[in-house]
Amino acid sequence: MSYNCFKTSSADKKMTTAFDHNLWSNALFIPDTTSSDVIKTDHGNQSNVMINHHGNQSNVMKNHMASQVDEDDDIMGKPWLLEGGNVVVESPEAVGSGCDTKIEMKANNPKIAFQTRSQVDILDDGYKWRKYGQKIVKNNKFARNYYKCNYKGCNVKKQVQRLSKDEGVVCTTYEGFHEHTIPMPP
DNA sequence: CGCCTTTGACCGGCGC
DNA sequence: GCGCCGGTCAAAGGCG
Repeated sequence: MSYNCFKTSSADKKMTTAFDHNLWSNALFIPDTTSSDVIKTDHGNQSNVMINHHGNQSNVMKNHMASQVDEDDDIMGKPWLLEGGNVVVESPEAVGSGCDTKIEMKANNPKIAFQTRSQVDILDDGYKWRKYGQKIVKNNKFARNYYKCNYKGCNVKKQVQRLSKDEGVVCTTYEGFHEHTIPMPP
């Protein structure tokens, strides 16, 4: 995979806030950050800022530096891991650069949304998805795609949409949590 | 043949 | 009540 995560400018934050309110109300938005936006977690590790739908910084997201997982080949290369109901996102760009970015979400908010700068719309997050809809939405020249998790009994959905404001950015919104492990590739 | 995507129809919420 | 809009359904078709 080749896409960039967690890079933006402060000007972009205005855009993402409006974007959140208009299109993904109640969604938690994970903005990209510049190096100056990096904050510290309780563990002293660097962390990306997370903004909720009120525009407030949330503390449910924590990053872990590569040193914690560098030696774990099973983790590296897998974009998504599920551990005890917590969603763990791993930045593929960070993997490539040797800096593993894991984001754990422990809030009970069922939706998270994040942007990635990507050439492709469909980002492989490890799960199998079935497309069930596509919609042209207002003020955006790209269609929004709707997917459901293919795992039996799993109700997790996601929406994928490329921004017309910035055609290089794909926004993915996940709704619900997987209560199963990532199906192993054949 | 089974699985998946495509795509128009349908439905519910919301604003006027 | 009506129309717009976003989300979902489901039939049809494609593909391996």
